[in-house]
Amino acid sequence: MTEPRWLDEREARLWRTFLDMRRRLDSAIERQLAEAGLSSADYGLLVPLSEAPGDGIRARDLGRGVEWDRSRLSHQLRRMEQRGLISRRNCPTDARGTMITLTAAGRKAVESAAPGHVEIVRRHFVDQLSREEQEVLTTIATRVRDNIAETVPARDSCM
Amino acid sequence: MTEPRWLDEREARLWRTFLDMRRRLDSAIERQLAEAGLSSADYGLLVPLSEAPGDGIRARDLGRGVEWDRSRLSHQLRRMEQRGLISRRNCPTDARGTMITLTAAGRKAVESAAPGHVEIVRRHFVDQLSREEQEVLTTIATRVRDNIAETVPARDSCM
DNA sequence: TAGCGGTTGCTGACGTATCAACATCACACC
DNA sequence: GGTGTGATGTTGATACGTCAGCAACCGCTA
Repeated sequence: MTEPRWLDEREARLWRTFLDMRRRLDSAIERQLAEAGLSSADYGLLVPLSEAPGDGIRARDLGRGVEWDRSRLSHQLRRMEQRGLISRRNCPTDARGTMITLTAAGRKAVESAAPGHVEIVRRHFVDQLSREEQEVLTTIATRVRDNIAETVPARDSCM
Repeated sequence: MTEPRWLDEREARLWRTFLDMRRRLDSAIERQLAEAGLSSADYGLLVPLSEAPGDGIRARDLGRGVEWDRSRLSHQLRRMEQRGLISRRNCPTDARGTMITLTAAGRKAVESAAPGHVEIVRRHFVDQLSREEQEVLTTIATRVRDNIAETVPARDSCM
């Protein structure tokens, strides 16, 4: 085993400011969503649900869309059902499945939260970056993401 | 209230790939730390503790260093104490305080995890970026972080 | 020295994330 | 038709993060 290549000061600063930016972005976003009584997890499900057809969407497909594993999804949906944001019913074509539908309250919640959410994302992120910086960051994020995706197995996939 | 400025396709792609990069980075890092039996939270405390003087560090100062609130810190320290990673004792100069020290097991854990950790950060992040991209990202992250910091109050501060 | 405001740390409650285990069902194959 | 394999969703256990509230304590001052 060779000596690890520790980060030099410049690299450490990159990593630390990156982590810090993330933390503060999360904090600002969660703070805003909390005003609508939602968490990031709620919002992440409500958005695709609000774009689903009227008769809802299968939990399986919802989970694939947001790349959550089944357990996480099931727990979250149970809590959201208890709060009246969504409703579950059996899937008519596959007895294993569960159909998820937005309730009126759920639709109202996501529609009331969305404008403030995009406003935060703009003010604290997108609009803080020049057009060039946006391009660079998209390039970086794509490369980093794809590199990890081909090296590290996804969390929920089995092989 | 004016119509919200939704993200166009290019902006949405930036935001989504950014979120995706973060998720996969987290996943890779947690996966690696788990090999040493540590979580990100553990590691985040073990590192500053390993740099503390021999008689330990006050929980207050540890919390300020990592910018955690007192409750989170207390819960995490309790769990880590139960696992034998750290030990607590009364602060000799201030009866309100608690001194935190790394145990031998704690030191061993962080030292065994650190090389693999920095390796992951390099392979999946730092070394994926050109020198120029690193500069741009540091600039971006600094700006975004500072902008949020002056707009949004920090989580633990009371005013 | 008694009281007051601020600090420090802990706890319980609740929401969330992950893992392992389980029950049920669909489907292909015999 | 029966069987095995994989898909789907749920649950319980455990760990983590946030919030509200508590208790002990410090420094200061009237």
